Amino acid sequence: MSLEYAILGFLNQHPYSGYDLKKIFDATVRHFWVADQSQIYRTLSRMNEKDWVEIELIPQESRPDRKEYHITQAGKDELRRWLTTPLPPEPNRSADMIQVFFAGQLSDEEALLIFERAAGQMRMGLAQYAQVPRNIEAYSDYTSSPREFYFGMLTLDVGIHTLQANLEFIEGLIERIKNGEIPAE
Amino acid sequence: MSLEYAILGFLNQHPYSGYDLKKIFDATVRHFWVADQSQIYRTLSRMNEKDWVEIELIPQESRPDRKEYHITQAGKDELRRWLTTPLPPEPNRSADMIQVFFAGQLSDEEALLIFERAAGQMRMGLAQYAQVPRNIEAYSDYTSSPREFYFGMLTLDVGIHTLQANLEFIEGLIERIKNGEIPAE
DNA sequence: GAATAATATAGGACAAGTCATATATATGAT
DNA sequence: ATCATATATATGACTTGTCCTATATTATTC
Repeated sequence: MSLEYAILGFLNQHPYSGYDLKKIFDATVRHFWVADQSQIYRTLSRMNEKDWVEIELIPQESRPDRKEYHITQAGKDELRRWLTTPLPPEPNRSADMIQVFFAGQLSDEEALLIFERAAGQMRMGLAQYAQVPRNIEAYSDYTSSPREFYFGMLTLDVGIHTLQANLEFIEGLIERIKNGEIPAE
Repeated sequence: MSLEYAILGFLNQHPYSGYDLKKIFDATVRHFWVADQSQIYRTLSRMNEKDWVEIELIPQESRPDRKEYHITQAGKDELRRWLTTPLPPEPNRSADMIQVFFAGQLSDEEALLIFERAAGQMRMGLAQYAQVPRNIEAYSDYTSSPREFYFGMLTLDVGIHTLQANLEFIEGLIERIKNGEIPAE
């Protein structure tokens, strides 16, 4: 379960509540990991059972008590072990590619629409990437050192780089369809 | 459920059994969609309940009877509708990027190991891509026209293109680490 | 002769993740 | 005055997908 390790990574910088973590995930890593609120809470309590974290209960008036999760030594060891262990190659799953694969069952005009929409979504994606650094910075003052910040930024660079490569590819394809370079049947 | 539409895409070319489909998926689209055998069977029976497919039972001696699934008109309509409908942007999920994001918590040497391993996996991925066309061709004589073959090949091109872009990025990063260009803390 | 692969379908148990909702209060906006 | 938003945690129901196993026979390989 990668989510556990992402959480450990953040808790290794600073103790947080589930509520904090949800905001941090959204602000810093949502370009490669979207974490559901209820799943964060469930995962935290599982991690507590495994003694990777300890709960510090912070009573509050007029609000539910905060549960601050602190990483334990066992948690630190686990994180370190995971970070230095190769991941099994992740099988890709892309519904977009299913549409591409069967786009030959459509007319050139219909296929063009698909790809122009895809290109549009990619351009929107690039625009969204441009907003992430700001968010990371908003948290970076207490979540990470310059070194950690550097690697955080890398994930953005990879994402942008990949998207850009894909976009160029799709743009080339759109040209080829417009020029009638695709087999008619 | 994208799997349903991938199956419809194949059944729109030719009737197949669940067993056939598993082999076809592995040979043609596993670079962007890995389909589990038991899930294919369960999905097929769900599709039958929705009347997107019809079962032709082909009795066999010495082997379990074949259930050949034929696409219905309703199935064809559904497929066409789905192919021409924009997909909601898929949230990415990359455990690899989690490792990158927190690689700053490791030493340069440990981080280097991670990225060199990643580069190795990418080179293996590129080598595997080189094998897919052969498989697609093995099925293409009865599964697809030149036009459909063309779009099938596109999914390969996209995959190779993307992997190559990532690999170059990682190779650049490895150089930067080796040159000590990363903040020490 | 024995083990394995191929043909063919299917179910149980489980893991991971999503969606909606419940609870409780305070503050700021319209 | 009402509505939305922020703070904070948690559960039920569900979907998608994985892993393992069962069943049954034939053909091939060691």
